Amino acid sequence: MAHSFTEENYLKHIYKLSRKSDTGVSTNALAERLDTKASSVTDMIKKLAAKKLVDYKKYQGVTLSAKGKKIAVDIIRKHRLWEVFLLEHLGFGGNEVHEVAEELEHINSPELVERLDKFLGYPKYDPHGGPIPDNKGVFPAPARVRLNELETGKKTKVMGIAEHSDAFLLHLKKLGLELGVEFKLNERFDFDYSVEIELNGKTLQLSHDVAKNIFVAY
Amino acid sequence: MAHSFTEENYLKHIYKLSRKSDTGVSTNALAERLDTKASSVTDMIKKLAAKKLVDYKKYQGVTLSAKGKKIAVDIIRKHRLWEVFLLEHLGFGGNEVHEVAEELEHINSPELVERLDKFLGYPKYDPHGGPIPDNKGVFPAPARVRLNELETGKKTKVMGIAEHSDAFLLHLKKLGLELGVEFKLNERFDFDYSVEIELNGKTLQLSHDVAKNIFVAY
DNA sequence: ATCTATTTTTAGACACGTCTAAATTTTAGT
DNA sequence: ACTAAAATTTAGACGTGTCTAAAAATAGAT
Repeated sequence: MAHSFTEENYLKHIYKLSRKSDTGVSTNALAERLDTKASSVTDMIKKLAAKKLVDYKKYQGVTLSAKGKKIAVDIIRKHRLWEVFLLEHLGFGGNEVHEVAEELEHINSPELVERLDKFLGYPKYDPHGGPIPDNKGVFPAPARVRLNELETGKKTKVMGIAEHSDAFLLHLKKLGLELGVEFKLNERFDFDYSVEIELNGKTLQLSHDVAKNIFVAY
Repeated sequence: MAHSFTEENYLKHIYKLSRKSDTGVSTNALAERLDTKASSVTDMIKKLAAKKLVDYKKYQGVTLSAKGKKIAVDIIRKHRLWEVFLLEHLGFGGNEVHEVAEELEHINSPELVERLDKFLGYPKYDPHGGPIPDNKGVFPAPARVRLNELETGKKTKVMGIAEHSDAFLLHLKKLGLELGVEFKLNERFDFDYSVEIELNGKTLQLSHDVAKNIFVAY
């Protein structure tokens, strides 16, 4: 029931990579993500396969087994819960959080996770907009959408962001579009897909690039 | 600057054992604490000595170097801060906390520790009464004493406990002597060193055994 | 269909932390 | 001081996770 940090990291990254590609995850892709060598990845995958955490056929890439997926999803749950804690309760800034959560996600105590979840108020999304699976591994139904896809005329709220560069974060801060802020979507302009919103009485124009990287409630 | 969990555990336990013995820590004592074999301890100590974290001469036991002590004290700081968090904010019960803190103490992020310390209100003692060193490694001056050593007639407050068995914890709970509770020390009886206290209008008798395991403010 | 470039796997090695079994040193008893 | 018992260290080995260098398999271009 206890897995090493390394194993958990492999499973997590296999999970994330397989989300984007729908085919088996390639040795090289995994090696790059894990900042290691392809040969090391092959070795490790064989060990994970022996433990039935992944399905693996030589040269065919790797996929998570049901068991492996459960572990990966649990790591993601823990990562995102810790991010909520770090950002909302310890006052960390947007980007410093990641590497700390990267360590905390491997703390092995179901009791701790449940209590933390409760302490945080059972959040459904982390501050970056990432959905937080429950303790059964079920992801929340997305009650959110990218701002460029929202129906015009609606009042809404910033639920998360899809782009985490410092520049973008700073831009949002300047606009006053921080996490949890409420506003109204007035209009979408078809010629450039930019949008107009109303926030605290002020009217703002947002480019398509900005709008599509903001998650909002619907 | 980054040390393995194992190294940190060795340093922590060498620190704790050397507190009690004032001589070098013996290989066997360390092996028992770390639930490992004496030969493994010898191997590890040689590695720690090579890194200048401990002073070691064959058959002479081991002592922490200044460098090693700094690390050990920092681990203790982190352990106790996390215990405060787990008990006061996550609602953990007295004894479940230890093994979780045992993991959390190895999370490596000075930023996290500082923010956690602030979040907790810069506590000086953990809920068991253990003093929490500051970020320079300095322990707080003990503004507390065992109840059997307190001057009679004084009003005081439960600051911590020195004995962590379930039985003792339960007993204290029944008496209403939980952490932070205020009361007055009426008298100490010389023939058996028991004490009488006044708590919420009620008068209670505590045996010497109980009194000496309660830390109180003075 | 073949040849080349890329990807992946194997072989052999190494650092970390551990173990068992045997050898050595220290300690205590007489 | 001598010797038996206890503590400690050495020697050799193993599992985990990594590496380099070389071999094998796949994919792509012609």
